[in-house]
Amino acid sequence: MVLEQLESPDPDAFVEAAKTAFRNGAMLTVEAECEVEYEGRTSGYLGPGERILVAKPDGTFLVHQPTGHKPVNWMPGGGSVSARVSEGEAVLLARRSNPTERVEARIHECYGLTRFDATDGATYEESGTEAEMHEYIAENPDVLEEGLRIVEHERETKYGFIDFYAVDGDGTPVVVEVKRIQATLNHFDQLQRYVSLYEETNDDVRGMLVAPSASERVKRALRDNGLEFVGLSEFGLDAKGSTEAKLTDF
Amino acid sequence: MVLEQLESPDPDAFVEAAKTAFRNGAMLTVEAECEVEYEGRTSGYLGPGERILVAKPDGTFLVHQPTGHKPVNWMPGGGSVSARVSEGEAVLLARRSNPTERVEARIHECYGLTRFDATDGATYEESGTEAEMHEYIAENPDVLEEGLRIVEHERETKYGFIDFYAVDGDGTPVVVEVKRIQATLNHFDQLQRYVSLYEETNDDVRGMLVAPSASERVKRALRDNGLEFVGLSEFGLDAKGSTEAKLTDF
DNA sequence: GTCTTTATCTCGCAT
DNA sequence: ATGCGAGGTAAAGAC
Repeated sequence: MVLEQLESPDPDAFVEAAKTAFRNGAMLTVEAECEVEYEGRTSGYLGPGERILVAKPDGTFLVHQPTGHKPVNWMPGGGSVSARVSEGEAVLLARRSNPTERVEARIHECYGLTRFDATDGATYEESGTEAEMHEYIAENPDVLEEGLRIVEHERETKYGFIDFYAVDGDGTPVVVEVKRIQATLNHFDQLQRYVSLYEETNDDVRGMLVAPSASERVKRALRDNGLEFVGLSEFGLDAKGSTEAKLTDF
Repeated sequence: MVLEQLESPDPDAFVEAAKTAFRNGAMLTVEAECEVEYEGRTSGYLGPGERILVAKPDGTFLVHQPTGHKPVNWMPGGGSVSARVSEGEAVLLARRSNPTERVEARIHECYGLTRFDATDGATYEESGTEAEMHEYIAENPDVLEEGLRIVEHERETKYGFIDFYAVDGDGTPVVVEVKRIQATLNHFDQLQRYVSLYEETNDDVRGMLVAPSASERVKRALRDNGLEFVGLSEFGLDAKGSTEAKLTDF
């Protein structure tokens, strides 16, 4: 770990500190009054204002205004960030190719700069994801319907991937689409796409959208198209087999 | 503008500076070795490592590792961030309701802290967006097809919004879905949903997906379902009327 | 590389 | 508030 803080560096000091950060693979944080230009998939301009700029060793570049979760301008990792003095001002430039794009921050006044050579080997561990919901269903297909048997998980078709391909107690094939969050019209669309495909070759196919909830419009769309909704909101893997799944078939 | 930098503050100094930042509506940036816990829509844990933490006056909270565009943990604005000392360590806690969730960063060692009372009245101005593509098409419907006439823009239906409702030279209705980026299967789905709806009441309806490009799978899906693809990659408003649109109908 | 899908998506806009 | 769709979506996984 190395940390260096500068207060109100002049453009030359700014660029020197920034270059040191890039050379050493350190993270750079800047508090400044600046203008920002973006040129790439679209183009845009952000007028003068006070912001925080962050540059990471992988080429990530972020411009954060005082509010909002998302950076107002950014560059994903994969490219590179450079610093220079231009017309008496410090300038940070982030670039990448594929797609070719650039973000340039022209720094009118820098209030603070921090160089932080950070080491972080930890990876984030998460639970409650859609992947876990899939596992839970694969191991407890009865929570969707008594007698349902999973035939295949993540089956590829010519129109995309089906979450589960199953067969019900009567031997009728069932296409299952699973969502961790409230179902939207786009999720209905996906299921409808897969079911239409199977209907080309198979007379009897059921389509099942599994999600914790769905808006009325989505439920109507499902109903109108002969598809089913199954409410499944709990899928704790720790309660394997004992969990009472909420079933709201209609 | 007010800026204060602290180097290696102890937990008490950390909390005092953080509280000053929250009270004054300032942005807070911290370089530290910490652990992070998230509890909310999912739950997760990030083990010890060196990161940058950012807290904004609107309740936004970000945890940035040395790589990657996205924060490894975060809280969107709308809630609040607080600081306290717990078991001899500084702790930052971001909370919100609807949905109820919390991110807690337990700071084992703080290397640097910056309080930045920033003023930023600028808003980002962007061009090349889908809205501009819509304007361009509304003013130049011929780039989609000779003789096409736009009847309605953003028409609401019981299954969602149609980008354009138009009529071709023969008087046949055309449902048009416009995408600024390469068309995906979900975009095909959307168009298919709208067209199916119109087919309930109308025998002859055409469906047209307008985008700069589309994968073969998407083109096949369109073809198999009697829908059309129109390639439109340039839509500069400055070249009104003179632009040669690339047409790749099939 | 390209394609497909998820996401603690966020955000804006409309009802 | 909820619902719906866009996004410079980014990131992951498969091929």
